[in-house]
Amino acid sequence: MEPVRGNLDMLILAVLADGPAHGYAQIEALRARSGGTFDIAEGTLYPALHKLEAAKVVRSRWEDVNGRRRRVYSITASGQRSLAERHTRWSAVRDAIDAVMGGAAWASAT
Amino acid sequence: MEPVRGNLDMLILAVLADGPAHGYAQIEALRARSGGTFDIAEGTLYPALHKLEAAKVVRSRWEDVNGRRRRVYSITASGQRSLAERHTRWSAVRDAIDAVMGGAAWASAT
DNA sequence: CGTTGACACCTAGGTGATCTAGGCATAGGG
DNA sequence: CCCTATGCCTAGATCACCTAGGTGTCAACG
Repeated sequence: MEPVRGNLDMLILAVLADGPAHGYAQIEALRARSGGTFDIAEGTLYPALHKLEAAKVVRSRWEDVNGRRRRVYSITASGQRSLAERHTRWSAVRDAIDAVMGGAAWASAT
Repeated sequence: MEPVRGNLDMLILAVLADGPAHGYAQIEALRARSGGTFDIAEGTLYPALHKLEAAKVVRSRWEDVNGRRRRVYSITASGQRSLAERHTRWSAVRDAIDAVMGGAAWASAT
């Protein structure tokens, strides 16, 4: 329900760091892990996955389950490194935002 | 140096919640409060301020200081409410992202 | 007096990320 | 047979932000 604000790639990589998954499963994993906060549209996820694959941070293979085909993605070694970097940057941004917000007088109005 | 990822409006409102300020001062305040993480370009800030003023969450008046004109912005009552809402939403997104990231096995690699 | 740097405001146009709104295909239940 | 869930996909719009310029004042320097 909430937009991911530029963190989608990192979130996908984080899910895949726990094991390979296909698109639908990733959407469900993100919904579950975020406590329902993130509900990624398919039209958002798939282009992101294609971009990540082009960047070689994820890899995909086709699977056949009961005649239904699935594209299963897994994270690469460089994807692991990319994830660590993105997490570091996210932490910095998060802390900086909290620092700006924390300094505000308005909070006392609560 | 880091992009604000959809939180610029909230950050501006947080700065103004501590008192009126003109554009340049807001940029400096954001740089200082974020420990140098955020260095907003003028071309980013001014359009944002105009949008916030159109939405009536901030108000502006012109000031003259030694022949130099400044546009000083202050937060409105509805801006205060908007800030509180944005902060609530930010907290939810931040916590959801941290929840997704925290569940990942990769973190142990550190 | 000309120029440079700090201050201070502004806009147009581009880019990148995400969302909207569709389409395609299979399997299973009613 | 149709509808729903599963599953993948793309084109185009939208929004936020950045780039790259522009204007003008004042003070200091040569």
